[in-house]
Amino acid sequence: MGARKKEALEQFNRDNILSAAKELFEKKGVENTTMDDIAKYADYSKSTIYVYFKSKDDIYNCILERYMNILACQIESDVASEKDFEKGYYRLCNSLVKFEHEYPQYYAGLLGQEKITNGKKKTEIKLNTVGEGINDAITGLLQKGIEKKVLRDDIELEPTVLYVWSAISGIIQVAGKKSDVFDTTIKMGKEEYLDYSFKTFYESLIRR
Amino acid sequence: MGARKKEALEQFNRDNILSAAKELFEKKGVENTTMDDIAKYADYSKSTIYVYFKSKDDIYNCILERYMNILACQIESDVASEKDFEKGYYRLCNSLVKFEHEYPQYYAGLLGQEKITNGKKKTEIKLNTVGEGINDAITGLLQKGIEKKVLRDDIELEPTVLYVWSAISGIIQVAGKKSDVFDTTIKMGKEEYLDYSFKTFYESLIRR
DNA sequence: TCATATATCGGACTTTTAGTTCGTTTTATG
DNA sequence: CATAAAACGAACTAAAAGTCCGATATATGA
Repeated sequence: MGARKKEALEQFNRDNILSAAKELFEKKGVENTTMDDIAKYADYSKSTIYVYFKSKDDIYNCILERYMNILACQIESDVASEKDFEKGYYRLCNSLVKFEHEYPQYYAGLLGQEKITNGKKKTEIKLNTVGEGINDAITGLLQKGIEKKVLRDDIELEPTVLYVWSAISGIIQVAGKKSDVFDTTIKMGKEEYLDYSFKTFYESLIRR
Repeated sequence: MGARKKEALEQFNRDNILSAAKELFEKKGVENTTMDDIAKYADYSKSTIYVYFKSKDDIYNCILERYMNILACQIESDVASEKDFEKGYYRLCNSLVKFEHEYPQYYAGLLGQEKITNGKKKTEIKLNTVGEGINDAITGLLQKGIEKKVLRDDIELEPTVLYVWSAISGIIQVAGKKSDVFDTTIKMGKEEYLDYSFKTFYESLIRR
């Protein structure tokens, strides 16, 4: 087989396996999906699965990486295209909210929250590259705010990138887990709460 | 055996097992600690372990609950005893930082971040009670800020409790995981970064 | 002291699942 | 058609959670 076709076929197989695994993970949960399940659903023998991936963790990480890419692209395009700092900020927030809403299972992975080793076999998570895309987008956003003198004078670029990222992520994460408090303890819905939080948090950044 | 003594003995055994498990979890990681390990180290037979705890998850959750209690007490006493809002705020932050530093493995559990089910056996996490202690402490803190007119007028108590908790937790969480960026990308150490973040975040709350 | 109940022991057993091995079969292609 | 690579499949190993049950130790009350 020609090297070109061979490679394309390999990629096709990898993708096939990944999307089968993705479906199962989403339907039954990662822990409750066995390698045999994946093999059967993807329609390969288990041996073949192990030709393409070296462990279940490997499969999971590949899926995670893919989602991270989706998010990074989303954020990069959404945020970079916006000239206005305030609008860019809310776009960033909304991209993250949307992502958490669509792929709640993968959201934890974002915060570097994932166990790197799952027991026996370590699998390097090389999400750094993707994380850098997001990092760049936030950096760009903040730079606009600095140029336009929207940000406070004592805001320093580098630490603030991490600060914004981690605070917003934390807010969304907890809101996702505490669905019970909305409309009861907190007399507003989740959406409204998130808007309120982002608006309040915005105040920590801007000149007044 | 008298009911009183019997109960005390049972409690003693439970505690023994828990503290053995805790040591092992901290030394080798939860995933790499087997029930046989725990039994051997705690010096009970495996059958007896299963008399006192119904699963490994159960053991883990009991330990988690204990740590949550420690944190809740710490926060309650630290924060409640402080009259000044600003000082109380920084005490809250520092309690959390200290906790993350001492028990990084259990920090994730705080954010309601923990998988409730670990596969087959579900184990109810009843951390709500503990979480409420923390909740009350933050509520009390914010109320001081409202009374003293330190907080902005448009701050609403209930959503802000969750907002403060989740943002601070997120900041600490990410800082704990991204130790590589400090002193390099971000030209400050972790401590300094955290101070900077808490100070910046404080600005989102107060009247100016 | 003896009888009895209860706690604990210990080790074999079951089950589940990740990951491996290897001989066989299929398939592409020269 | 011959051959090499890819995929199969089924049996296997290993590790760990959790179960069972008969044996043993221990406390207590008559």
